[in-house]
Amino acid sequence: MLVSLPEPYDFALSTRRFQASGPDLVHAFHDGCLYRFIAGREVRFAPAVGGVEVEPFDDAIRVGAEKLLGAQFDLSAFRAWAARDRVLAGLLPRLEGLRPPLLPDPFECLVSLITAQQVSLRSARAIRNRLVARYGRRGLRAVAFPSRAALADAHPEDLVALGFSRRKAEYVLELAAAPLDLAALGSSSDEEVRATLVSLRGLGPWTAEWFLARHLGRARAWPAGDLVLRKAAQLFYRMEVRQLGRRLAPFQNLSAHYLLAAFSMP
DNA sequence: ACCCAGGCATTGG
DNA sequence: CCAATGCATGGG
Repeated sequence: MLVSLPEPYDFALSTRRFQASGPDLVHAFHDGCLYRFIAGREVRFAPAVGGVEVEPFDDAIRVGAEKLLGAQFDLSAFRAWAARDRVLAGLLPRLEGLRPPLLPDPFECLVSLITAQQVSLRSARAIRNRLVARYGRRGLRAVAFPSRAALADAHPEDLVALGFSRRKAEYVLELAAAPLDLAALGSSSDEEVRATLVSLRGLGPWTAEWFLARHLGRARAWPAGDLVLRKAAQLFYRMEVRQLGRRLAPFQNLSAHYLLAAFSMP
């Protein structure tokens, strides 16, 4: 089934993130296609004319696939707005067709963010891959990120053995066991989502903001605490990151993705 | 053997 | 209330 995406759309550019810090067991690439689990099934994403061919396909997969492809973003509105910003206008030609991908699974998103706190993305990726290899379900090409239930019987020491700090191991297992409906956060306001997440141990402002940006795709999400975003703000705008965030309203999220993509461009 | 890397909770003043 | 500290791995 074809998921239609307006032109311009560059599949390789948009999915580059998943390969940036080394191989990712959750996102497998083969013959120009991306494979990952959605709603319990391994799905193939093949770039096609007018969008992306998604197989297999059903209603549950449609929701996750559209998330993964960032279909909810209104890129033409963003481009029209960004054309009036000197800096973004200069960066856009190199990033033509970039449609930032979202992570369709909230638990996966949060755990991935916990692994990425403070350490380099390469370290984070290595540790996360070990978690996935140990507790995930293996498919033909990709591995499903472990469900909360799959971690129910794990002990902190088990995760420490995979390279987690003792603290992070506790955060992940506490989150897995928390009496909290992560899917329900989708119908909460940005501020409610922040308050809920930050009330859990191990989830701070940076994590909550990236969750808003990378899972919920909220337009105004702006991870001001992010080390690389701070560097990008300074490099491209000579501005402090929070001040820049106010200037980039109401497109903070897309702006952040584009600035980071430009910052880490070859 | 260092030092830094897309934070956070805890502790001590 | 703010500053200092520990955390564990991968790469330079």
